[in-house]
Amino acid sequence: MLTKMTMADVAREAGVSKQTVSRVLNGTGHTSAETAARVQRVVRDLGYRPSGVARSLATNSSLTLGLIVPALDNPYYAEVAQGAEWAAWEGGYNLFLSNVFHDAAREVAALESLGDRGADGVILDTPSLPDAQLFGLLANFKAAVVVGRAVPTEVAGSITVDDAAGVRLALRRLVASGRRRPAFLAGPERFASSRVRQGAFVASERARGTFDEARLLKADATAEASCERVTAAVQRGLTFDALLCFNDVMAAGALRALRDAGIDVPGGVAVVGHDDIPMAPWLYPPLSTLNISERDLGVAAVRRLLERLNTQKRLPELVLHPSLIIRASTGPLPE
Amino acid sequence: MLTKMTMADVAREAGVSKQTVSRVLNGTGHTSAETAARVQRVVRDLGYRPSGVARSLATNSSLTLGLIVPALDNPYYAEVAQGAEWAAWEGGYNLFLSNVFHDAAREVAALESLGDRGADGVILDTPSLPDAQLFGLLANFKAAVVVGRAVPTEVAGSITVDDAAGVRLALRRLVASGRRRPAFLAGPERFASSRVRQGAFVASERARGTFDEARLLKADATAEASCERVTAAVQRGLTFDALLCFNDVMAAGALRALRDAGIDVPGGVAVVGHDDIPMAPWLYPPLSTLNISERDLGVAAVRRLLERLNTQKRLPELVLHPSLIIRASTGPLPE
DNA sequence: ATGAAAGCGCTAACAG
DNA sequence: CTGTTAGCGCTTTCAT
Repeated sequence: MLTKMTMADVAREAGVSKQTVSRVLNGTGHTSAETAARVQRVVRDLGYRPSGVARSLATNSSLTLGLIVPALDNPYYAEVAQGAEWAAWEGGYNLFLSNVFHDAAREVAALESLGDRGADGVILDTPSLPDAQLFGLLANFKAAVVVGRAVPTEVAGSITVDDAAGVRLALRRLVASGRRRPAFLAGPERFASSRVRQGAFVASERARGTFDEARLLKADATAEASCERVTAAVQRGLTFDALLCFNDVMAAGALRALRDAGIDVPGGVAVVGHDDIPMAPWLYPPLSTLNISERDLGVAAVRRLLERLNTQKRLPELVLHPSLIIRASTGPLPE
Repeated sequence: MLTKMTMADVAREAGVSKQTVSRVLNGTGHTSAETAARVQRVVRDLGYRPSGVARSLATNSSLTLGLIVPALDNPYYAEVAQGAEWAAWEGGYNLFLSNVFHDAAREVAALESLGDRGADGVILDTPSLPDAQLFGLLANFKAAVVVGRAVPTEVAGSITVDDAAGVRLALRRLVASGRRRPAFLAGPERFASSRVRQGAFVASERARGTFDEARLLKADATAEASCERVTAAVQRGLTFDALLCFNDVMAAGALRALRDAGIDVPGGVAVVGHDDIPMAPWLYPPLSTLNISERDLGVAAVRRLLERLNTQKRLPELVLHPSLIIRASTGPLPE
């Protein structure tokens, strides 16, 4: 705090030039073992730390990565963040997180701020910006990776989840266990993944000739809203024997609504969520859910980013496939 | 991406000096309306953005704050982070989050990295470093705020939670509703707050003359471990009619254990958690819990930090008092 | 193996 | 009102 010391101070104290100090600290060039040792000692004694800001300015690199997520209170993104943080640390990079509250303006601000501060690369999870604007902003970084949207490999690496496949997987299982009237609880329209999942649901139902628009529900992506929506549906006499939810949080609300309505899960209705949030096994009944490993996603995103940063390799889009985790909220398969 | 443009480019294009461009961009000093307009236009046309790194080096300030949390997968910290992010944005600062996985080495690394990168201030939630080391690291910032530990006001602002008061509050309610044999499910010893809460529990029980060490349980801070621990306790014949848990995640595991053991909640055992995580109302039965507003905590931390940064004011330690949120997992009060 | 000079992109301190 | 001269703390030439 007191007097911020600089490399010059160290140099003077060690009786060498700044360059020599710099060499020793970075292990570049040759330095006599003796000089090196002396410098090291002075550095330690003085508790000197080089300024990352100055170094960034001089080298145009910062060993810093940014990760932008839409909402940290969603355990899904918290998990992704932890995976990314882990991989960044392993790669010798520092990762700074930025939460943008599903807000496009903040997304822009985060991207700009990260760029201005000299982040070498950025990972943007579930962008809400239109392609053109997004690509422009991404161009400020040496490398970027986008999660949740396919982008040209020239612009950024890209990792997506095959949501449609997940829905089909769940539906297949539900049908196999005898469910004939599945309902879908969608999230807000603005969530691309919700639209995709609903689309897959509708397509599957149409293909089986059992589509009924009445079994398409929609609510805000909160447990409260979902609880209310499902309660209303039940009261209006909607009959369904399975409920596929946009995510686990919504499924939690649905479970409560069904319980309060006296409908047994999975006896009367089988419920499937999405994301396998940490609480999913601890709901009642334990929630079956579609899932990709968020941690792995975070790790993969960072790996791809570092690859783009350090090599010229540009791996093709990575598509993750959800797996279905069976717990008590879906009944057993028939013999 | 291509040619990173500088202020000099803008200056040349606008036919003025760098300094004038700087003035216009920062609104410092006087500039003729005409010149200003021209510069603005060029800036926009060229899509120029000043380098935050260079600016930081020149001004020794970055309008950037850091927030270090021990674990983002804990919804508690995710909430704090959202509050902090919100307040930082309002104050015109950018906030970067760093997750350190409850690891002291990472905590040090995060602090150093944030300092090196020129963050103006830092908020450290639940430090795991010893005071001496912590204070040294904090001295690299213009201002700092520590959450969860009392520190001298010269070193940093400080916000703590009166955990003992929370425990007493819950216990009082439990006793009032007729519970006579409360148990406490503690987290790992290394969590200071767990030690404090257990201490308060023991003190209260001693004061009432009902203390029984057998009703002190301990488990890792996961739902799994808690579920196992409570199951084991029940099987060994431990009798208790209330269970106070270190946090909601542990309570979730406890609820499951009790249910599986055929013990009614709250009929047989009343359960109280801590933190009021978003899922607490959606567990079965909905979980009663002790809580301070994490969002408010995050906001308060940033406010205090900005106050320290921008004024000389050093507000005294802020002590938050948990309130008890009653849901179905604790029974009703008697008439 | 080491040092001196120049410059990264910006702002501060003076001129005028 | 505007331009010039110096740095911010580090790394990169290029000498020596």
